[in-house]
Amino acid sequence: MPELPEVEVTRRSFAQHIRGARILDARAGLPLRWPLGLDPRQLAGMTVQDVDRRGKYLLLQLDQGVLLMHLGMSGSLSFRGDLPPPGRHDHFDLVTTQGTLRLNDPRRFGAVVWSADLQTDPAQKLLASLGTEPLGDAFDPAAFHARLRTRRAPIKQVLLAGDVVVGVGNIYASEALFLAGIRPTTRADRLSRARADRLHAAIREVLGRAVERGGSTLRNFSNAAGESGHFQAEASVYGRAGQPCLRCATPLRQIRQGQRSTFFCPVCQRA
DNA sequence: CTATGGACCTGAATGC
DNA sequence: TGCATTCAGGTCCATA
Repeated sequence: MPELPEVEVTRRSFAQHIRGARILDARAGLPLRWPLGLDPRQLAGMTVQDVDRRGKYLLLQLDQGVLLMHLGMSGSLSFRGDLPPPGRHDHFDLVTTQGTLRLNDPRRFGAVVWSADLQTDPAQKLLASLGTEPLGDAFDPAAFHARLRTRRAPIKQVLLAGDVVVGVGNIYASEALFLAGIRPTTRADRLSRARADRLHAAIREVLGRAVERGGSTLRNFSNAAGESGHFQAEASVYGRAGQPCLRCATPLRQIRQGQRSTFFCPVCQRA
């Protein structure tokens, strides 16, 4: 479900509602990717000051530390006043004076981690090697190209790795490369400055548009208020193997890169 | 240091 | 119908 646009859309859907809330209680279900780092009950009494995002992490800024949340592959958040009892895949509840934030995550690749201080804690490691924010001012074509020139792996895998630029997941990587006219298997260090520029623009375009549209919905993405997004109808190549390219009608191809599916047009993305 | 494959976990879809 | 296999939007870790 969640690449950067889905995480950002989720953030926007509940940030203003939870801001300023006092935590009344918290409850953890089955283990997630990492331990919470404290007894959930100890969160009671803390205040949620703001909700930020770094890459695909949400950062709930508390008056005592920060709560990092990651949605993994299958996670989603809901925020509402009255909540039914936790279901089979509800693995974290944050009960506040303004509503309850609930993480549902069937595969449990997601995480909720409390850190007293991101500067010094072990949790800092999670954010330490993240790349540039693609929608921010710091995402600069020249610097992007310079970073790509140090990598010999296929460009698709470099995008997914997240240490050059964050937030580009498996769907949007294929979409951005299609938009830029770049073959996903091309070595990152072989991209000219001009082609790196096109990719830079394509990444911003694809992610920015998805945020505006409310996140993708290849399966069932919905924000924390339960509203679903519309990106599915807009995928140009992802999930369309064998179907005609929207630009040239050539049948789209699907390949495997690092055990992930990649989709591209063999004509529009020649190199 | 970089690159690659395996690991984590559940559920849906597909194949025989 | 039943059972096995494959695949799924992420990313850390061990190994080469």
